[in-house]
Amino acid sequence: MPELPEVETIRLSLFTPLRGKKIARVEVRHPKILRLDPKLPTILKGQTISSIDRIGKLLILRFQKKELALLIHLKMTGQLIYASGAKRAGLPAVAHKAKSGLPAVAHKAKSGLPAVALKAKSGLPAVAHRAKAGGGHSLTQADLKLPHAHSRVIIHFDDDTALYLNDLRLFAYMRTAPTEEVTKIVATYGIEPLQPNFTWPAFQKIFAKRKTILKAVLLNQEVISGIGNIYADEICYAAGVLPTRNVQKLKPDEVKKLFAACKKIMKEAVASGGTTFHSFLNGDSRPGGYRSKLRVYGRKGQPCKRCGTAIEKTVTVGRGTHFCPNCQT
DNA sequence: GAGAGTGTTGTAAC
DNA sequence: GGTTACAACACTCT
Repeated sequence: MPELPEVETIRLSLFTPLRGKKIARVEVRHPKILRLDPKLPTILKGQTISSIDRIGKLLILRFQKKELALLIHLKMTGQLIYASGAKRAGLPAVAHKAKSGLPAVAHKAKSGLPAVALKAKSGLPAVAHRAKAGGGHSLTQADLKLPHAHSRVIIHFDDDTALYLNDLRLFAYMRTAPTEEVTKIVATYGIEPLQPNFTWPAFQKIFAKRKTILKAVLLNQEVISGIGNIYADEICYAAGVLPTRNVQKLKPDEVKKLFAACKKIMKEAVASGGTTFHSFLNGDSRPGGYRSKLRVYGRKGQPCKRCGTAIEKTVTVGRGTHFCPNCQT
């Protein structure tokens, strides 16, 4: 699930390779991804990318034609992968990455996630599925053959490289927007933990006027942008506060701990390249390294790393919510 | 084979 | 205006 650290990792990994790239054509393999902008292929053809920005979980590609921007939201299972012709031909692109000392995807699929039966649908690439719950799929070398069954939109560049938008569940979207609209969209996002606008007075103000529970506030993108379900649980754990608490009943020192935890957790996660839980890959096809550092998310029944108490899970605002009943109050 | 679960966001309902 | 509930979706596990 791409949250701020994952989207930022993608942005950083794509920034250099995509800069200056000229779009030759856009291949639409599933029109639903362009539901907000069916004319996108025509608009983008011939455009040259100048930079990549991000607000919260939304990627913003900018072009030499300054009045145009491309918005990409990966929602839950979206991936954005840049690949050269060699990788698209199905050559073992992983091999050279393993040599470089970076976490190879094939290795992760073998050891980190229990991949089970290979499911080979006729005409579709084999995809290994996780043994436990969740809808997402684990990462195998089959996923690296591009395009694959879930490659929905492919932006082809004039140098035989391409940017793949893969999405299992079709929630992701890609659309163009004039820059003045982008400015309005950016303005709807709340303060962001890694940006200068994330100040103590601004944070305090949020908690002074809200009446809902803590987790709902942390997940509200118009209030604080970039935090999703995984990091909301991790932030609450780091601050020692239960995510189910009503924000009006939080003590000043607890709000202060939450403020510090937001910055600390997001900074750590970005430094680790995000979290690969089900399907996240950065723009260079590598998984994130934060999963092993998670303290509560996905650890139901396992001992708390601080006190040994079993981590519990409940449902809050419709989301799975993990916490330590002893360390968090 | 049916139903629950997985989570982001826009929208409708309260 | 603020908050809550749910649909959208694909796929696996129970």
